[in-house]
Amino acid sequence: MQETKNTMKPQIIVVCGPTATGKTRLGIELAEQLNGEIVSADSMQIYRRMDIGTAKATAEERARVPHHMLDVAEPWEDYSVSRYVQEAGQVCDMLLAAGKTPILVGGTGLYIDSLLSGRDFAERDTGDESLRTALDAEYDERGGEAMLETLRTFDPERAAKLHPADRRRIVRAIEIYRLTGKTITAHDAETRARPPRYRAFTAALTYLDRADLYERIDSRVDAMVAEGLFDEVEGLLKEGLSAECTAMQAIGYKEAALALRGEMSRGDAAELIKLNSRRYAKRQLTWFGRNPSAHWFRWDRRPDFDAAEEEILRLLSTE
RNA sequence: GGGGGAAUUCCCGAGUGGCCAAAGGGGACAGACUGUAAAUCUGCUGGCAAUGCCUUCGGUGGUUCGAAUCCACCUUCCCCCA
Repeated sequence: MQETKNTMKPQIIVVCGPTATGKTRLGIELAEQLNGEIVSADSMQIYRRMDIGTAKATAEERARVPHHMLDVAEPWEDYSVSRYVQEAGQVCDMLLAAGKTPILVGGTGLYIDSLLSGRDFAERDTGDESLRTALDAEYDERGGEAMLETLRTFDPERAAKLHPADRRRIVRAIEIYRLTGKTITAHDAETRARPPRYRAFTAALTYLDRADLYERIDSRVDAMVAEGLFDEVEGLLKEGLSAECTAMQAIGYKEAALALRGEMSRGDAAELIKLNSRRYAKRQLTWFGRNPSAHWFRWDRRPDFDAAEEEILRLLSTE
């Protein structure tokens, strides 16, 4: 009896939610309470030298608790979910083996879900982009409707779900089939059927009033600019980082680059960063809102970390 | 003081007598998401007892079977001449 109960205990604590809701701080405090270490789940904090714009944990914060999955790639590398699952999975296994609690902290929903579920991704030779390039060109030539028609011939189920304008997913679906001979639908079903890799307790953070969240985002962007966001981006551009790099798609970076290239004023760039961050936060809310087992903490005007922490510890003890 | 132009639905902005609740874009809102995910994609946006009705295009009053569209006056803003 006691045995069963123990195995049901969550192995991993997740702290997720939209940007600027206090995930970093709550994660660190929980780690200190639970003999844990932080495993970042953020697709942009992965990159080295992208600190200010990604609101990466500071040196002081990292000194309090060990942080993993930060600064693990160069900004010109094309990181991916697949690589994240592999690397972060190793870290989590290592921590669990050492008797530590992995505290998964971040806003990249796909990364979190993929890691927890143990999702494995269809093969793809990362060194060879020729097929994808060809499919992309074909999409340009024939259009989305025609590409969907092609997809329909071997994976009608997937084709029915995709919109003709959704080039990325159409191209990927065809790519997977050409590469593996298996449809993405079949692959999907297989990986979904597997039990999750980790048992997790998920805390999701946001503000009770969306306006407060947006206000918080705006002032954080102002703070980033004051801390030297433009200098940080200028440094990356000097390294030769191009606009095509995944890292340069990060909010804050792409807009700052526009200003640095003289395509808009810094003031306008800052406003655009705020706008894009707010829209991003909305998408994050949609993503995390889909998780029925998440425990939501909605800050009333301002975060109450102590109360949240207390509540989480209480919930953990009864789970 | 004189002359010219403009006022449109949350914003920008089309629309010049009926096919207009009003193009398009933005924002907001909602959603999707299986190797680019801070990415990418979709839907929706006057109200309602809603295959129809009501209110809306600066204001008031006209012309007309019918006006966001034409006329008059008023208000505000912009430009030019003085």
